[in-house]
Amino acid sequence: MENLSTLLGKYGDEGDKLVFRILNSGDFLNQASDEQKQTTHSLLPLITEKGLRYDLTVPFARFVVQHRDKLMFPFKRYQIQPVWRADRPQKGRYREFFQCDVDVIGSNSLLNEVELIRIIAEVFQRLNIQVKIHLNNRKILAGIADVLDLSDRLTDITVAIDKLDKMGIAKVNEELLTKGIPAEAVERLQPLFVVNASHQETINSISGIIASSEIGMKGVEEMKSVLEYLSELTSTEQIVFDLSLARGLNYYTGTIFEVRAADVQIGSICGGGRYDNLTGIFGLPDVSGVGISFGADRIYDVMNELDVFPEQQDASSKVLLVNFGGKEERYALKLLETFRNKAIASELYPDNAKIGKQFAYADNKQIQFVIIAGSNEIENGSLSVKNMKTGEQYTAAVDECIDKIVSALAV
RNA sequence: GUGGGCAUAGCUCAGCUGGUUAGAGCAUCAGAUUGUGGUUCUGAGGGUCGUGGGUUCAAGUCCCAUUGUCCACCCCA
Repeated sequence: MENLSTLLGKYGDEGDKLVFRILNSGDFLNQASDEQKQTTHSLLPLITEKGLRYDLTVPFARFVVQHRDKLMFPFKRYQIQPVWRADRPQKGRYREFFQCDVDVIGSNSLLNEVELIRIIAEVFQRLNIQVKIHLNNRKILAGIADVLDLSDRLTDITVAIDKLDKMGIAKVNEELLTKGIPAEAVERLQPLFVVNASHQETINSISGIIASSEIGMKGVEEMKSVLEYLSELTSTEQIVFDLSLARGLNYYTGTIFEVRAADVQIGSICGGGRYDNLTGIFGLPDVSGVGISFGADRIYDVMNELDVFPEQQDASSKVLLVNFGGKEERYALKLLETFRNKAIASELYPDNAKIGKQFAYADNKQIQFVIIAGSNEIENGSLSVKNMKTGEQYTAAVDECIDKIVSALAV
């Protein structure tokens, strides 16, 4: 939970609407005048002053500012926690979901960007998910707006460009014109609309367009460096220099990232970027940070759809002791201790249920061994062991059975 | 925030232009098999048809409202 003052104004207009607000306690309506009660807009600030965290980055920036005396910069941290969006839920979109954040704050170096991209690549490689890592730079976008003198229309432009691969150049141009972008400006943007351009081609065409914008060219330089570093480290196949990538969050100022699964349509599964002024808002200026956030729930959805989860071992117990009740039950309880002391995850069926039911339970939970210690076994100090995978069953002395199970499980 | 769909057994769903006692599969339980699972067979339990109102001789079915849920747009993880 955060104060609304920390949350609002950082995520853009759209973002502010999606912040969950918490009603004040007490008789809050008492404070409001009749006039203020007339509209939601005027009443809202009076009755809510706290909200649920919308992401992990902004609260992190607040934390860094508050604890600046105790932190060593550059400061790195990861954080896995739920966040909330007051959105209409639908496929791949949740009101509450877990983000896994990685941030480095207090360093301007583009090496941090490179490291984060390496992390992204490795994470998804290990999870067996094919992804495209889209990169862009806010300074380039600022440069475009600069050059075209259309700062306020930047969103329309990027949204339109983003549809390039879906709709084709003609439709994109049409949309730009409908949105009121001057024909002359649209004309100047044409070099960007080359499908499947290489990184170098993209750099060349964007450089041509925004050569006169100082900030724009700075962005291009940054992108060049990042791409160069990356080419030293890894194949750049999954890296997309995507000029249409904009990201709605207001606080990004440099590199921006967005990761999409290649084979599943679910929106982005990881995103992030560089923020130069976020701590400044909370009173610590000139500290730049960069971070990314994995969307755990969406990644789970993707893995489910791709069916790349490891074979479910349902790794609960390895051994089930059948419960016969009475003194056999107490004998089994002691056996349970013995098994557990041998570090074999074991359980005793809690009720004296029918044997068939207890076997079915073991079968269902994929417990590999079922141990029968009934009156016969107790009498000769033996156990009957059934391997549920192979179906074979043997009766032997207690210690021998334990040894056999231990070695069977060790394989 | 805008637009649309759906709501029937524990789960997934069928139920025709309104018409008698609302069905199936899976799951559960019992039996075939009283110390042995996965397969099979037999049987049983389980529903205020989301909620409230309306139309009608008659509503799971039509109308209105409401709640929940899902989907698309927007935006994003």
